[in-house]
Amino acid sequence: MLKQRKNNVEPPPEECPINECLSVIGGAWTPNIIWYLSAQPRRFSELRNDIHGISPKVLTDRLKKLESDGVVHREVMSTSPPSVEYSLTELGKELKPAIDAIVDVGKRLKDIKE
Amino acid sequence: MLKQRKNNVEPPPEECPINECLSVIGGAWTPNIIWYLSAQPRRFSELRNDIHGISPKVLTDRLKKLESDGVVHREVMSTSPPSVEYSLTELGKELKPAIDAIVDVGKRLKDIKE
DNA sequence: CTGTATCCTTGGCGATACTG
DNA sequence: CAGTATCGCCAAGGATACAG
Repeated sequence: MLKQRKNNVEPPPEECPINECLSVIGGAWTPNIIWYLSAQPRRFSELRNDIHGISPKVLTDRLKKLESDGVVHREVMSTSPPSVEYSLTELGKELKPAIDAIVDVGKRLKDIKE
Repeated sequence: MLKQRKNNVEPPPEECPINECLSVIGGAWTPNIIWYLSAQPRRFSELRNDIHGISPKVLTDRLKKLESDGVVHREVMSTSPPSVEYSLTELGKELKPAIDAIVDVGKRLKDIKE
């Protein structure tokens, strides 16, 4: 998403800072990842099972992006077999209200469509 | 956004209904359009000026999509020169809390980045 | 003023196979 | 278990010109 402002297009001067947030939570699958992590820390394969249909490539892509955005923390557990635990950072937890609000209207939109 | 479930991929069985909402507000520019319309009804060219950098094609695309989603109302004013007024429907106004929540964290993310 | 019509580019995502 | 490596598709957007 957000291909706008690609070239030398001047950014809008005074707009709502909504895109900063959507660039974080906007990708396909991304909301689901945050959703599951908000409940509890989870390992890679747990997320893979939780989020039915996501490919490992996309999952790592999203997790790396979220980590670089500072909303997800990645911790390697030195066990055998190795496992990696993902969790939301404090910053990531601040996304919760927005996610909840979106879920809220999402439910209503879904009800209306059916 | 949301290219997932393109082919014969089975949709996730039990997920948060967030995508129903993001498919409405998720496109580039879309949040801004809703943002400006939530303040007051606006005409095509007003939106074009408000949202600096959007092309007329994309603006009409988004408005048509939003209209078909039932969140935006389009009314042709029989004046000379002709003008068209866009406004949020009741359903569209229900998106406001979600937008506000997103704006809220958007501000914080922006502050942190700077 | 309010859009349409074209053409083109891009990057997000899917699928699959492979690795430490 | 937790990823990486490739390859390729294709719809969302950008640029620009034109139309009612």
